Amino acid sequence: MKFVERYNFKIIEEKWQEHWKKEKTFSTKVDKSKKKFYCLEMFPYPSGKIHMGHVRNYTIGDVLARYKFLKGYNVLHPMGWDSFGMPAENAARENNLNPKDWTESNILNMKSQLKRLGLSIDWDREISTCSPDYYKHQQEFFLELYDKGLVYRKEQDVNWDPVDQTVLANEQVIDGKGWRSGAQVKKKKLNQWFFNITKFSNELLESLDTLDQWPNKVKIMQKNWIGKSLGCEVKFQIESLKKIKEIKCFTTRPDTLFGLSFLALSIDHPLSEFYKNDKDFLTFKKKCSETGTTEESIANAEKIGFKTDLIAINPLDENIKVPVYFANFVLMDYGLGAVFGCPAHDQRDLDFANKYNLDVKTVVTPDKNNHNFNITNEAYTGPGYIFNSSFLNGLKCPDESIIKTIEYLEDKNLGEKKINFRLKDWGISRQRYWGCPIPIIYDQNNNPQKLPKEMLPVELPKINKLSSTGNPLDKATEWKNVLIDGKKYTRETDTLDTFVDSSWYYLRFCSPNNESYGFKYEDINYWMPVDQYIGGVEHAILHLLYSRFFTQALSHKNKKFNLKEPFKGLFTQGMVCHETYKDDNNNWVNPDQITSINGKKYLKGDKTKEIIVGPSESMSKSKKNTIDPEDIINNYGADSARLFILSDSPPEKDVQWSEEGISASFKFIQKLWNLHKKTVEEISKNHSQDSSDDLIKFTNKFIKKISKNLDTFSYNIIIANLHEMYSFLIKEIDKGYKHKTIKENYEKILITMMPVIPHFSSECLKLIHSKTLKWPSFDAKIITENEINFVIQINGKKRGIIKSNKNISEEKLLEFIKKDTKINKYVLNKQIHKVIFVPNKLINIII
RNA sequence: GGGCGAAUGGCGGAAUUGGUAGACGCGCACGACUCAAAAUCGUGUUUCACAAGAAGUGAGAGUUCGAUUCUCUCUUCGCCCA
Repeated sequence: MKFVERYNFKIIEEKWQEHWKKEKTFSTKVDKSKKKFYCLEMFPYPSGKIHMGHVRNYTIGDVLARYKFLKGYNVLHPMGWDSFGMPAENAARENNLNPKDWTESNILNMKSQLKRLGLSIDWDREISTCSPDYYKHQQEFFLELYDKGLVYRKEQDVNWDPVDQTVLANEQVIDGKGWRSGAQVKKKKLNQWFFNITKFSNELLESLDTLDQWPNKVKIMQKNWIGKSLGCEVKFQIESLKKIKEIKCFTTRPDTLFGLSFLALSIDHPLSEFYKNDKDFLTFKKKCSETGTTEESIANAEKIGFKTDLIAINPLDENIKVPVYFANFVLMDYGLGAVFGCPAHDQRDLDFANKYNLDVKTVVTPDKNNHNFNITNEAYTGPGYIFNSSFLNGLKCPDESIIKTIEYLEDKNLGEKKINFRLKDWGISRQRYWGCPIPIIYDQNNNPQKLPKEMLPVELPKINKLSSTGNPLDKATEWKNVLIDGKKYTRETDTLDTFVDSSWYYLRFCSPNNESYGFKYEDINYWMPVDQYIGGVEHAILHLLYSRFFTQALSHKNKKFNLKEPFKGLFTQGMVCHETYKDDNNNWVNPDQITSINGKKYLKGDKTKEIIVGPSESMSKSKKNTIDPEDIINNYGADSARLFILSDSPPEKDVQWSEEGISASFKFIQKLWNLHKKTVEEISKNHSQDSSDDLIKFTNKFIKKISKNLDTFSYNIIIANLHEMYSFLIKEIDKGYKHKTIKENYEKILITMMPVIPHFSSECLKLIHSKTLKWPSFDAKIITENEINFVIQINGKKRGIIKSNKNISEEKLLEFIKKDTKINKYVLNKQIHKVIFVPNKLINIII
């Protein structure tokens, strides 16, 4: 073999990245004569460096964007930064920096890293949510939604850290304590802003059905999150010395009403007014404030109650009278803040009843004939039949029994059918500095008012040193106090949840530089919806639901924009995993500290210390199993990294990063380079033979396969196709290839490599002086095989293969079988019972 | 506890509407080149068996001429929600 110079990825990748930048290859404009394709990957938080998850996400997106580009679409493929959020604030506090400076330097670094991946991004459309150019429009949207009646203010509990004097997000509360201070977290009521997302509950649920290019599992998750349920409001008459006559409870199980043994109210229920001077009640209320605000912490907390002097009467049987409690497990947000307890058929109710010695009456039995079915420590919530329940006895539960009970209650005016949603309104207030300021001001009586539009944007004040306690905006007195028309106002000091920032960024990408408004209708009506959205499944619920809400809220009563769903297609990619390593002291060890000798792993520099190899887990700093993409790009190049991140697993599943894998991809590119050199040599020989040959047939089959695999996101198979292509072509050439069709076929093959390894492909295409840059088509006629491998089965077992002409008849094939010495021993002298003949595929002989 | 999904060689994974199980890659073995090694190239590689052959897609059943694929039961694992 001749010496082949190695492929120098460093020079070639840099050269092409420079070329794309200079030529503005990927900048896009609205062009109504062309079909558009909007390819969007979830934009990153600028944490400082890109990680392998980004490499995977953006490689998948880039393969698609480049493929559609080559197919002639007008492709919008933008990138930006989700740049508000707590990490910046935390980093600023730790290092005495300004969050803005920290964020901006991170963006610069990550942008250069992304560019080195060779992504086909239109960087002219780059946006950053922490820039006033972006968030001023968000403030305007806030005011617009306010006018549409979709924004309101109410009191809600927050997690309060009494030491840091700050509100904590749920994930900052660990075992009921503040993550930084370690202090016991208290519940505290604060006035906060809300988006009325529940107004769209039904629309958000129903239009899920139109999303046929979304993974089913995401749709199901959203459906469960919205949680539509059929239930009933039941009226209970009350016996009391107080002026209380009736309590309404919401329930999804009215059919268990005969099992009633108590009512439970939320401590925030309006009736708590009657007990506001009751010392015992206040003590109880204080105790309740010690449990967290998440549904999980409420579910896990001990169930406690405060017994009132009220007695409730069962609406179905006035002889059943039960006590009324305030209880810590009832939420004011759900239903009416009041529930009835049926301990036999609800675990929470049972725990509560056992604690306070209340009756447990079973009213549902799994077995129709078993009327001695009893409950002790485990509630029965499964299906069955109603008993012990007067006129409901014998009904099938839950299907018949719920409907029948509701009918009865409505008929007697004792209750009312109600559809209930689990979805709650979206609390958007955050007591943080590094977020979008809310454009609200308060007058001297503390009444909130919209900030006049012409005073937008409300920019964040520059604060060089963030204090360790409290909300910095609260202390920025100069910024906080404003004078309008000679009147004094104070600004809202809460900022918006960063999920608001990411709820409309896909619209901004359509008109990134439009100053007068968040977007131009002309632009969004051309580009939207996003044809393919790609990101992690961890955003399956909140981010996607909020974005869907935002689109619906903006197009609500808006003639200029009529779009219900922002993301036509959704693809959720899997995580990047790596083996975990520990030394003999049980400390995690990073892969770059390890060297491999004879299949065993040792600590670098100390070959006596063997490393214990643990299971492959998703890359995380805490387990020290991360690989830095920058090192990979430096050592192997972007094309190798792209090739490997796609090759080992289907993109929707987890992939395992390995040293062997990336090095195999690197070697493959060197092999392709070797193939390229040989092919160029053949091309230069100007062969004259012109007959249709194996290469033409192969190329057409190959294009068909690779196109299909691109269309179905089978990107791992594409890499396998490329390997097959290499083996075929290198053999053809080593055999002594002599046809003049080599150039046009090789050119087509090179173009198909462009989505995955764009630098390599571009370089090779240039070296063969290729002019066309268009996804190749295949000719179905060329692919058609004249000879078919017929599978011969005897009693369903494969016994051989016969190569034969297409469209051969059953009789003819049977003749062949009888002549074939390898197969005929199974058939000779046997009686054939039946023959199954599948044309051009197989024959199955039953004897 | 509920929902969703998965299970195929030593490993990651392929397999049109049910129709040749194990594509492709890694690893491993042997060979070539080399004083030697690395790199590179070639050959082989599901298991059992010398072979003929047999078994084989988590376990068990069912439908079918034929099941990795469809149905049911079970086991294990993963993800999401609680």
